[in-house]
Order: sequence, then C-alpha cells, then structure tokens
Amino acid sequence: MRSSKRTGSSKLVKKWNKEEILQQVILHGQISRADISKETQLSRPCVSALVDEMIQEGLLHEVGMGDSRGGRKPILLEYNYQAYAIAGAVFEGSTLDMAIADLKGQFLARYQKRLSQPANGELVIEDLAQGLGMLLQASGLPGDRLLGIGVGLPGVTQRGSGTVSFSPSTGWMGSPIQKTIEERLGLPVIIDNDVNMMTLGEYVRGVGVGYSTVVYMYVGTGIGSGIILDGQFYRGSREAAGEIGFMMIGPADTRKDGASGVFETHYSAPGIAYKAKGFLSDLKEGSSVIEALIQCADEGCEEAVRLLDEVYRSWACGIANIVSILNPELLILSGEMVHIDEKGVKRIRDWLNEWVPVAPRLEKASLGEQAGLIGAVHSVLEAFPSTRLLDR
Amino acid sequence: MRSSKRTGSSKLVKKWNKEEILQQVILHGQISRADISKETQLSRPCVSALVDEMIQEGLLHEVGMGDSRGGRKPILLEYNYQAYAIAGAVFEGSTLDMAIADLKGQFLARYQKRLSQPANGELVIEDLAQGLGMLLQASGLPGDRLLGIGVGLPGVTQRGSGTVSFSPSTGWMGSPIQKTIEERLGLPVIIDNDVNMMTLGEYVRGVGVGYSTVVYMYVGTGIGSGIILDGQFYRGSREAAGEIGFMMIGPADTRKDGASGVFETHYSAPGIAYKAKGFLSDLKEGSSVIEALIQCADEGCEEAVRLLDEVYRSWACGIANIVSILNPELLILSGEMVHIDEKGVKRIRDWLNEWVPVAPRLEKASLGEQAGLIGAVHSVLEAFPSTRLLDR
DNA sequence: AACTTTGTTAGTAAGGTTAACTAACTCTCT
DNA sequence: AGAGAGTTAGTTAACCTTACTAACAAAGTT
Repeated sequence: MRSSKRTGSSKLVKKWNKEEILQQVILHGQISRADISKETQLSRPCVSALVDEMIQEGLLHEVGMGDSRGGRKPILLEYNYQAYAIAGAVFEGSTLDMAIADLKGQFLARYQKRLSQPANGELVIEDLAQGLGMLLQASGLPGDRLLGIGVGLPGVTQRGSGTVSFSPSTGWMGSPIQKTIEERLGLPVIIDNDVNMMTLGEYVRGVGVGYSTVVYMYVGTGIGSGIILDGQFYRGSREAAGEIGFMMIGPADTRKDGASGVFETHYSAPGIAYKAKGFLSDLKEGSSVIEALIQCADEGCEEAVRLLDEVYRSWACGIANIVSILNPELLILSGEMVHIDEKGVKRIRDWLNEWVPVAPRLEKASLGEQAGLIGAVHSVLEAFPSTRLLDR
Repeated sequence: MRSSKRTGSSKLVKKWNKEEILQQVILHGQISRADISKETQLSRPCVSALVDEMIQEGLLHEVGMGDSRGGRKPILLEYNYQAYAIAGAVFEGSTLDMAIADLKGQFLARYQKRLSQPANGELVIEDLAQGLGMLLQASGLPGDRLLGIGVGLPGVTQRGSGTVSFSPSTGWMGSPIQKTIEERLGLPVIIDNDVNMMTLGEYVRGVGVGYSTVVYMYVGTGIGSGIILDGQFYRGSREAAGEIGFMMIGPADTRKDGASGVFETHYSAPGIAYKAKGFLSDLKEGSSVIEALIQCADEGCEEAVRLLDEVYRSWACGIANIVSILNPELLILSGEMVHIDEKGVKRIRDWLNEWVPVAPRLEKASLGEQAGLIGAVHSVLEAFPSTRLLDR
C-alpha cells in the first residue's frame, strides 16, 4: 500500500483518505457517512465531501436508509462493484478457462475452450482474444470498463520482465509474453504461475479465508507451492520461491534431467505412477494416481499399502521442512493430495506432530478446478486495488 | 514504515515530509537544503522550514559549506547521530556482553561480564542494570538520552507478548521478561532470539550489506536460522520461523526428546561430536568440533573424512531445502560453519548446483562474536527509526 | 557585469478541523 | 394522540495548517 511518491502535498492526503474510506465501505459492505467518520477518525464534514466526490466518480452508491439508532436514519453507502470489471484466464492442460467478473470477484460470464494442440504461442493468444470477445458480449459490458486480465500459466513466470522462463507446454519460453498479450488485447495483463493463481484463489475465496500466513502445496506433474506470508505473496529473490520440488526428499542419486527436482522426481504424480507400475497397470489418462493407489490398498494389495505409506511419509517430510522454515498458520493440500482420505490425513498429521513443535492447520483445497480462475481474477484486483481506481 | 494512523490531516503530511528529509540526510551523509528539495520534490521554502525545525529539535546539524557549483555555496546538513543513544545486550553462553552506541550504531562503550552460574533470572536482570550503569558512566551520556535497549536471548522469544517460550539456560521460561526488564531499567526493551540478533547484525553491518533477501544459518548447540525477506525480518505465524533444526534430514527414528529436531539431533555441534566420539576423543570444552574434524581429516583419518563428508552433505541438504522454499539472494554460514575450509565450501556449492536450479550466494559470517551485539543495537534502531524520533 | 545557485520572504491555494446548524427520527410524559 | 426533549445524521461556515509559487536577497563563478 501507500507506495510511489514518498513526499507530497495535501493532495496525497486527500487520496489516502479517499482510499481509506473506500476500504471501510468494502469492509463493512454497507455503512453510513457518520460511521465512516467514527471508523476513520476523519471529521464528518470531510467524510461527506470525499464521499460526494466518490459518488460523482461512480465508485460509491447510496443504497437507501439504515435503521435509526435513536435519531435520524443513516444513508447507507455501498461500493459500486459494477463500476469496473476484470477478466481472468487459466491454461490448464489443454483447456483454456476464462471468466469475467465484477470488482467483488463475482463471475459475470465464463468461457471454456479445448485447445486443439500443444499450443503454438501465437495461436493461443488468438484464443485468448476470441474468448475475451465472447465474454464481453455475453456479459454485455462495454470494453472500456475492463481494468485488466490475469493470466495463469504453467511454468516459472518472471513478473518483473513479464516473461516465462520455463514453460514446456505453451512454447513461450523467454518471450515477453505479457507485453505481447497486452498489445493484442489492449489491456493491462498480469501473468503468474498457475500454482500461484490457485494459491491466491484459495486464499481469498477458499479454505485460506481468515488466515494470513499460508502455504499452498500442489502435487501434480511436478510439486510446487505458493507462499503467502503476513498477507503478502512471497515470490523470492528471483521468483523461484516455493519450488519445493527441489527439496532433498528421497534418494538424490537418480536421473538428473536438470528440470525436475529430487522431491518431485519421486513423489509427484508421474513419480508415484512410475513406482507403482508393477501392480497398477490400468491407469487411465485423466485419472488420479493416488485415488487408484488408495483403492488398490483398500482392496488389500500389500505393495500398494507400502507405497502409499512411503508417499504419505515423504509428503509429510516435505510439509515438515516447510513448516520448520516458514511456520505458517495453514497448509493447503492440493492437486493429488485432495484425494487423500481421512486416515491418510491423520497419518500425515501424526507424523508432523512427532517431528515439529508447532504444526499448522492442514486443509485440503476446497475450490477444485475453479481455484486458478478465481485467483487469476483476484490477481488483477490485487494489482488494481480499489485505491488505484481513484486515479482513473 | 508509515504505519499506525491511516488517515489524517496536514499534520501527517508534515511529519512524513520531515521523515523523508531525515532519510535523505542519512542516505547522503551530507546534503544541502537545495539538494534535499531536488531529491524529495518538496519546494525549497518547505524544506528550509522543516529543516530549521529539525535543527531546533536537535536532529540535524549544519556542518559548514560545500563546494560551489557555479553559485552560492550550499550549507551542508548532517544527521546528528549523537542526538540519542541506544544500548544492546547479548547473553552468550555464560557471558553477558553489552554496548552503548550512537544512532549510527557505532559503539561508544562496551562492557563484558562472566555470569557466575547458569543464571537465575532475577540476578541476571541485576547484572543487566549494573552493566547499563557502567556503560552510561563510561560514555558520559545522560540517561534520558537512551532510546532503548535490545536484548538477545537464547531460546524462542515471543515478541508480541514479550516472553520467552523456550530458554533452558536462563530459566526465564514463560515469564514476561520484557516488561520485567523495562520496569527495572525504565527503558523500552526489545527482546529477540540471539540468532535473530546475529542475523540482523550481519545484515546491516556484515556480509549481508547490499542484499535484501538473506537467510542466516547457524550451527551450534542446535541448528537455527534467521530469515530476512525483501528487507523485512520474517518471524512466522507463531514466531517459530527459521527453526530449521526440525527439518527432516538424517534418520528420523532416533531419540525424540521433543525439544530438538531431527536435523539438529544429528548435525549440530553436539550431534557431530557424538558421531565422532570413536576417533575424536580429545575435544576441549570451548573448541570447535568441525575444526577438530577437519584437522583430523587432513591428517588422513579415514573415519573423519567420511564423517566430514556426511556432515557437509547434510548441511547442503538443509541449504537446498531452504533455497527451494525461499529462494534467497544470500545464505550466510555461521556458527560451526565458519570453520569450513575453502574445499568444503566448494563441495557444498557443487552439491547445491547439482540439486537446485538457482543457488544463492554462499558467504561465511564476517562479524564473529560481535554480530549479536551489533544486531541487538540495531534492533532498537529498527524499533525507533529516525522517523519516530520526531514524535519525542 | 552577467549569470548561477542557494536560501528566504510573502502571498495564495488546498485540504481538514471545529462549531454551529438543519433535518429527521425515537421516546416519554401528559 | 400529540408535544417537547433528546439523539443521530448530514451540511454549512469560519478557521488553521501546510505546501506551493513568485519574487527577492545573498553569495558565488566566469
């Protein structure tokens, strides 16, 4: 917050006071001028003046009278969530999932498309543009009301430069993708790692609500995580924080193809599938390894029980390391981990309590496939906080 | 920065502008009113007025003329580092180490005392008070110039409540020690973990200068770390961040005494000494295990070579885990690790490069025993930033 | 002597504050 | 039921603080 210019005149103060009023309105949903005055310590005349301006600007609405508290009824104010709209997009496997939302993050329209092939970069951008057109049409919104679009990509994104440093599936390696999309769509673009987007989604709308320090652990093709510390996304000095697939869990002396880390080589979905190859032959394309493994174990397969135990224990080791270093309030289990049954979660929890002094809460991700999209939308809200709408 | 009140009037603006001017003076060492005006975008009359006030308040000094740049010579201003003083204290083993310093962090006087016994809490506070008296006398400072004292303690400190939740050597477990000291000394007190103090010391005056995301890894009786992310100390949701002794490195099925973690059980100084007991009999009290081990290995002892390799590898694993999660710019090796020779550091570095994609810089701690004390002093400077001096 | 740079003085504009006032509503007592 | 007292919400007007612009004085250089 409160960044940019560090010195300045009274104009700055006015802007900050407006921001604070906006925050209060958003926080309370509906609130009167008088109550804003009490909350913010600003005098009532000042609040009135600023509120009136913000009504002019279309950011606030009067929405009727509240109940009397012994005197004149208050005029309730509400944030105008329809003042602007934002878009989100997520590439997940070979589908493109998009949505348009109001400032509350509520979806107004949604759009999905199967991408024909492993996606040439140029083409994908056309898909994005087309989807955005559809969404605008479906929602009936004028295009100039759109603040920006958040795009979740597989791979390591460099937020500073707007490039992707590792992204095999899209073929965007190293290209200044953010700028490219921005130019094609004529919109501000926020790009980020898909796991980060999911993290943000769960944080603002899922099991992470109410916490301020959470780690989101994702087991899929690889193993990654998103880290939010004291309410702030932590990305690392070179945007490589949370790359927990590189932790030293499991034997290190295996194939070092460079791209994947020791932990994920052994205990990501493909890693587990490889270990289970002997007795788990009938694994379909889109289905979960862990689900299959659990079923197999429940049916009494000795090898499955053993492997499952090893996997749980390794995941628990990963969690223990994270907890030792970061001491989060909450750790969200996601990807393959959502299929763990109650027994398995208890198992992991018990290990943690044995190994570390202060174990965090453990919760499975709750938003399913929507997490990324919700996060993408909110990434734009984060980049255009209500405060920045005052500049427009 | 800029915390507390989120709204306010012109008075706030004035305060912020004063803060910014102070920052500029500190940053440049010596600077004229005109240059401050250019740097801060504040008008010259405004800068003049604020500077004059701050001279009245004793925070700034005029220190003579600068060189002409084609016109009237500028009057150079300097921060008055002597305006206030701060104290620091560190309990290290059975010695109490104290210092008094100016606002630059420069020591004005120092005091050391051997504590007779494992230190009863009450007594130790008396030692502290006595030391402070000595320091004030030695430096000739009036006591009201003292802003506060930073105290580094072994154990896990709870900064919020000002208590120590785990500290076997001092016997302060759970007591509201911060308040107790504050009342005895009549001074604001900052308490923190000794490793955190050392971290801060290296960050502001040691090898950490110039970096913003650093991890300080300490191997001693236990294994711990201090974490600074984007210039901010990170402490975790329950002040337990950086407790890396609990990482899952080494066999987990050893004695679980609860207090110490798996990693530190095996690879802290005592852990290593235990493993080396067979061939490293002549270990003196105050000397380093690693130093002895290295010497032994250099002399050709097979077992020492093997153990040393195991230790280095395990430490490297720990570093790899930290790096995977946090992606710091710099990792500082401290405690036993400062004794690692060039060969050993290279060894660790090579492993890291093999295991993780982006290894940080690796540096040994540079301040030696002073680190904690310097950090303690700076912890007070952090709590009383120049900005807060304006309130007095 | 002409030009520059530094620092100050004087008047003005912007923003927030207090004090007082109007508007609108509740409650109680007759 | 109705009037007046008390309360809360919102507005108006005068004032205060702070920074800004413009003009000027001071002290250099070329």
